[in-house]
Amino acid sequence: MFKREVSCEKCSLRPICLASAISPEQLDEIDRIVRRGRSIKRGETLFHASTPFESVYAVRSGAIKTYSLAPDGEELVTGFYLPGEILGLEGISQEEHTSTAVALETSTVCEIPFKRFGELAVKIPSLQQHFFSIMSEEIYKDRTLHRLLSKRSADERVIALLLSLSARNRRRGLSGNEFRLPMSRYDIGNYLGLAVETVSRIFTRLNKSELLEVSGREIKIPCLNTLRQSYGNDS
Amino acid sequence: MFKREVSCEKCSLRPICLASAISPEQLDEIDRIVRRGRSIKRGETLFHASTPFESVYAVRSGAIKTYSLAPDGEELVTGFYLPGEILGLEGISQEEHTSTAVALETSTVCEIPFKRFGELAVKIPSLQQHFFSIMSEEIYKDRTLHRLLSKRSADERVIALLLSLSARNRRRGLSGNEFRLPMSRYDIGNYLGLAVETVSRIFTRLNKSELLEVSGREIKIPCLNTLRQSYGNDS
DNA sequence: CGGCTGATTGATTGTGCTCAATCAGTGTGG
DNA sequence: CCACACTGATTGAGCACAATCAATCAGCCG
Repeated sequence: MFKREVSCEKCSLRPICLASAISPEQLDEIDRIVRRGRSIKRGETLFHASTPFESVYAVRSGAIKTYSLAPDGEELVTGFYLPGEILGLEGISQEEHTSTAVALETSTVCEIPFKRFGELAVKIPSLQQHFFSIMSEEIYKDRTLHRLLSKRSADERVIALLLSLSARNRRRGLSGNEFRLPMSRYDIGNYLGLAVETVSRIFTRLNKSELLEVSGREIKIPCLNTLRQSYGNDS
Repeated sequence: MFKREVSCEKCSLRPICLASAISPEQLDEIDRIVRRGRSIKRGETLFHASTPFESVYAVRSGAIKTYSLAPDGEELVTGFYLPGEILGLEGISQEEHTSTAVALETSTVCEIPFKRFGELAVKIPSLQQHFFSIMSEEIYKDRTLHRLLSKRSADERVIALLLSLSARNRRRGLSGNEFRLPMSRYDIGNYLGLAVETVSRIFTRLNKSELLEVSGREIKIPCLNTLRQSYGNDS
């Protein structure tokens, strides 16, 4: 029961993934090093913290979360990764994975062996440049999260996450107004520095307002602009 | 009154800066593209947010802070950069600087024009690899900050910053037990998501305890291990 | 001296956490 | 098939940590 493996060239996610901005003749050089079609069931682990860093991964379908554990075992959800997004970048400098990645739902990923990728990137300057850009983007997003955690109220944090997920859905050609959250309330709270109860209360409050329709993990945003405007004012 | 310009080859910071792990014959290739010895006085700007991204910078002496402004003008201090550290990385993906960098004290920096750097990195694989590593390190540090802001108390945040500054001083061969804070209470609070008053109170409390001797910006840590242990318990 | 900025200290308030109970949904086993 | 257990989500009550508001203080410079 193997999943049909789709080359980068034919992959619908190419425009937003690693292989964007690469000329056709160089595409199959990438295609040769990428290991495709690995499938992970909900709850299964893609890589573990403290194991040797060998590869970064691109999400092909599904959703992945990464988390790290403090010495005392306290969990911190460090990111959610959707199709077309790259994870594992923070392991490069430490030469081992510094977070653990688990599937939030049944997912498939493409593995990019990092040593071979580096060898290819020196041959394809635009690929190197694009990878610099992907890493820079991750840093940039971290700055946004920094602001969210430092300056924004609990309501604003939740709304910002919803808007982010919405935008990322739209980027992949899906609805930005209606989607299903791949992660639990616990994960949301942990990621945003909030207690689960707080997240839950915010969802019920938003549901009572006109801003959002929430039912479990199903989200419906009647008007994106209204929601955007509510961010920064009171809920 | 020009400052003596020191090549990467002869720079005392080389082991911890961009040019570490580069072979001697390749060193002067880097030396040729780096623009050295730019001096910035306290309060002056190195680069502005929303200006075209051209270069990243290495701190040669002094200290730099970066900050970004929300649409409403609210400031967020996003980082402190000490000698040997690279700043400006988060601008690569946006093709413009997304933060503003100002000198906290009189500083000198080395400018690394990024286009030329990329051209060099494809010729020197170990340089490419090292730059991947530097960017990854930045992401990794952002994860640490994420945990700090999400999970740690005000006291722990301040202690963590002090320990970080201490470690970075030691890395450059300076004292990790006695140093001067280059940034104001305001900057510390802003960076750590705390009010100035809270930071001030924590310093006075730490001063009364045996953990720290604080006098204005002068810091003395009698015992690093004791301070490390206090992190995670009560203050 | 007076004015300014940065730091400190005090008093009060409020947001979001903790503790606790309940509920809904799902799967398990007798 | 239903009782039970288990997990995830929700709701409530009370509290605590850090923010806010406000005043004072120290150092510096014109």
